[in-house]
Amino acid sequence: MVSSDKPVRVRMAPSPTGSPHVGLVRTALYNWAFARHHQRHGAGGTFVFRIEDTDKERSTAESYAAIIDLMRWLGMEWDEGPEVGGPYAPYKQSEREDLYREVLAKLRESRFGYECYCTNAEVEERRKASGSKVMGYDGYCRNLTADQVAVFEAEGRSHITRFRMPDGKITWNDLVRGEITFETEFVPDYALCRANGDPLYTLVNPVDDALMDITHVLRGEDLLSSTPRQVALYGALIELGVTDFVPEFGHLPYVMGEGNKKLSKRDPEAHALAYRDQGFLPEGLLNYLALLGWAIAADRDVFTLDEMVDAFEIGDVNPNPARFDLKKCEAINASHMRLLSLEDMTHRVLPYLKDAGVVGDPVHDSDAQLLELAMPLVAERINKLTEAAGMLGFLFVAEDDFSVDPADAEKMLGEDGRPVVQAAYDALAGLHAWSTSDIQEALQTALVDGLGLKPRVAFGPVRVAVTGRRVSPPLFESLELLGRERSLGRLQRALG
RNA sequence: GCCCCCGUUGUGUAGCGGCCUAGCACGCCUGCCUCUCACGCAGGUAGCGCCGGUUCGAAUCCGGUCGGGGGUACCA
Repeated sequence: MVSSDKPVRVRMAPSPTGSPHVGLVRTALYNWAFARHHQRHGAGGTFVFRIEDTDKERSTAESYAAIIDLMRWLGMEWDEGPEVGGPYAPYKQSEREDLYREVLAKLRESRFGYECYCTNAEVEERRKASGSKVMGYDGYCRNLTADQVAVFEAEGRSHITRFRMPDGKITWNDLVRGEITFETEFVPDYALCRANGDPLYTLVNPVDDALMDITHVLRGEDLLSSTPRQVALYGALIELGVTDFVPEFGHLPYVMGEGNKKLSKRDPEAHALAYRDQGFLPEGLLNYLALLGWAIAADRDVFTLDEMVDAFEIGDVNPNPARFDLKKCEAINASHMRLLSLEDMTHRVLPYLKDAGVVGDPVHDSDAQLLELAMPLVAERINKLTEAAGMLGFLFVAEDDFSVDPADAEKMLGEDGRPVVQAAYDALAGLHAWSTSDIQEALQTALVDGLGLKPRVAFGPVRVAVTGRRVSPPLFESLELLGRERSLGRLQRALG
C-alpha cells in the first residue's frame, strides 16, 4: 500500500516549549493549505494537530496555551486535535505512553530492536580505536549472546532498546527536494527509549504518524537527516502490523534571521503572537509567511487564504532557506489592511482601541457612532490595527485629559504658531455652519489668503492645537467631528 | 572529519533549453499628488557564486569547485 491511495491526512506537531515561533506558523500554514487544497480538489484533506510533549522538562502549560491561542487567532482550524478531539485521540503525546510502550515491546521482541548496554564513553573509545569516520553508535550490541547479556546484567548495567538499521540504501522522493538517498552505513542504529524505558522522539514521532494514518509529513528541513531512520522504522512497523504504508515526506526550508542563522527565539521577529499585539492582521502575517518559499504567481504576492488553498501545491515549494524581512511583512500586511471593508476594519480595530484606553469596554453608543464617522479618515492611512489608537485618540479623549505632545507643541505653537492659532480661532468662532467645507473655507480665507501663509505652514499649528500632534487625520474633517465647542476650546487653550 | 541539503538584484521570488538585452514584489533613490501622515501614481537602482562540459543556443542539463546550512544524542 502506498500513501497516495489513502485519503490525505497531514499534521502539525509542535512541542509546547517556549513562545511559538513564526517558523512553526509557516509549517502549520503549509500543512493546513495542503490539507484544505486536497479537501477541495481531491480525497480526504484532514489537518491534524498533535502536541509533542514527551520532553517533560521543557514542556509548559503556558506554551501549550500560547500555541492554541495563536492558531485560533490565525484562524487555522484543525480537524482533529486538542480541544476538538477526533477518532485518533488522544492528541497529546503525554497521554499516549501506553501506545508507545506497546509498539516498543513489539520492536524489542522482533529482529528490528535489540538491547544495548553500551555507555557513550565505550562507544567513543571504540570509534577512536577503529579510526572510523562515522560518528554515533557502532552496533556493538547487535548480536549479543545470552552469556554476554548475563555478564552485563550481573555488572548491573542498564540498557536501552536500539533500532537495527537495515543494510543498503534508503531512498525517498522528497515532496520539496526530489529524490534523496542515504547509505545506511552512515545512519547508525539509534535509541528508541531512555534507560528508564521512556520512549524518545525517534520512536514516538513516527509511531504517532503511523497510528494516526498521516499520509504526508511536511516539516522543517532540520528533520531531513532523521528521515532515513524513520523510513526504516516504518518498514518495521508495517511488518509488525502497526501500519500498512509509508507516508511521503516533504522538507520545508528554514525561516532565517539576520546573517545565515535560523531565526531564533532571541530575534524579536520570531515570536508569532507578537504580531497580533503589534496590530498585524492574521491574513497579512500568513500571506507574508506563505511567501517564504512559495509563490502564487509570477507577478503577484498579495492573496487571500482562500486563493492560497486553491493554488497551493507542495511541489511548488522552493527548497532554499528564506530570510525573514519585517519590512516586506509590514507591506504585505498593509495591503491586506486596504483590502478590508470599512465595517470589517472598524470591527477589528475596536479591541485595540479598548486596549489603548481610547474607548471604554463596553463601548458607549456615542463613541461607537463617532468611531463610525472617524474610521473613514484613518482607514487609508494605517498599516497596522494598533495605529488607529494614536490617530483617533484626540477625538475620544475627555477635554480635561486632552494634552498636546510637548515636542510638537514646541515646534508648532511657539512664536510663529500663536498668531496662526489666534487667527484660526477668530475665523472659526464666527462660523455659522460647522461642516468640513465651511471650516476649510474659513481657515483658507483667514490663514492662507489673510496671513499669506503656505497651506502647510498655516494648518500645522492648528492641527497640533486641536489634535495634539503634528500627524493626524485630515484637519477639516477632524474639526467637524470634534465639534465647534471642543475645537474652539482647544484652540483657546493653545493660546492660553 | 563524515553524511545530507541549499546557491537568480540588498530581501522574497518567477524562470523548468530559444518567448530572458532575466519578470514581479519589498527595500532604497527621483519625481508627481498633497493641510500633516498615509494612500495612490510615474520613473530609477541592483542579480543568474565560480570553472569547465553538452548544445546551433544554458539562469535552465551534466561534472567539478567554492560558499552557506543541517545532522552526526539515552534533545525534539
